[in-house]
Amino acid sequence: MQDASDRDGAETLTAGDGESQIAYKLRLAQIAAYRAFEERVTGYGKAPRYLGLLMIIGANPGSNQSSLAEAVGLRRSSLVAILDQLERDRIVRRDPAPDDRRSKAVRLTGHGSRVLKELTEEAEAHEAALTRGIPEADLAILRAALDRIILNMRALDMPAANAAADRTDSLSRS
Amino acid sequence: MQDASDRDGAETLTAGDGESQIAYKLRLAQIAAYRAFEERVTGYGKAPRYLGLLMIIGANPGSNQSSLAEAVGLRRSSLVAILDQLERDRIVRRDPAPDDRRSKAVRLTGHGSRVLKELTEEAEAHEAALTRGIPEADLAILRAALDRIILNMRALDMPAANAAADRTDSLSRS
DNA sequence: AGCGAATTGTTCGACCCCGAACTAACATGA
DNA sequence: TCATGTTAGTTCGGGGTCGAACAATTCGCT
Repeated sequence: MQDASDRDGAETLTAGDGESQIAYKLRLAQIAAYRAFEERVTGYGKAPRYLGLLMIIGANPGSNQSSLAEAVGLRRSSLVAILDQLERDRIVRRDPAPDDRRSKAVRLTGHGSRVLKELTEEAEAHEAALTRGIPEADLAILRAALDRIILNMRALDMPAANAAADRTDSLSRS
Repeated sequence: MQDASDRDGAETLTAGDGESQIAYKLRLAQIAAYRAFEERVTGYGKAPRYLGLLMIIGANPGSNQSSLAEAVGLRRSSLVAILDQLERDRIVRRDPAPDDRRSKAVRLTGHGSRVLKELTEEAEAHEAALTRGIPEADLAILRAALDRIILNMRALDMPAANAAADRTDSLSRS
């Protein structure tokens, strides 16, 4: 390998042995996709950044914050400021939970539901740009593979679930 | 949809309409994989977090910081503190570039090369855990799809490259 | 040769996420 | 009942990335 400073400096660098690593591609793809979406949709405050959270809240109204945090892959503590902002923007409400005075039932407001609908349309356009040129059959494989990766990584955090991961593709937790 | 606070609180939440979104799966998979790797390998300081960078430096010795930043998907300014730490840990050197007094030629030290080799082995084990249960044929499709996604997203940042992205799967830049 | 534009590395302030610690409330068991 | 442990939400400090600005240097054009 010749020294990079000898070559034409305007080229893309070779990625080294890690270029075929899926973990590495995963990282690059996610960062690029995340940025592109935020550049695409403006004028909604910080809702686009937390679209995944809003979708989960919309699909599971009344969930508590701990469940939401786990569902979106964040820590409980990180969710606090996020919900503070979404609440300030009247997108989300924190009601007292009926059965447990510690927890709060998180729901979309009417305005939040409208914002979610509009952002979902943007996300679909983004998804189309993301997957442009990839055949539908490959997309199905991609989805399944990503699901399996998520499952594999979560199994490392909770060793008790390893046996289940060995056996089956089931998404249920013991 | 019944209220979540009525149901058994110990279940995994449904992901809503976005559950099939590749952008969303991508995000969850990347975050989980990133965390799992950092938990796996300890005792190397902050080198594991920047393994991708080290691999690129190893494969392209003497590159300047701007090229490295673009290659790993970071900003020039973010790379400064990272290289400061890696230099402090004697993993990386910043030599003056021979042909341009503005830029610096980044290289691995001898110690850095050894660390890279050991971390690469850890990364291979991580990759195996990551892809466990996914057939090799699907992994090939996964790799190709991720490459295409990265290409698609970078095309959005540099509209001049759109024509090329429309035409072909070539990785070359105009 | 010379002047404006672009590039390189850097610093700085803002923002976001994490982990640890804390309080309030629930759960369990002697 | 009451002590112990666990869980929900929160606060706070640390660290990482970004964007904007800046000095030094190089490029491009005349």
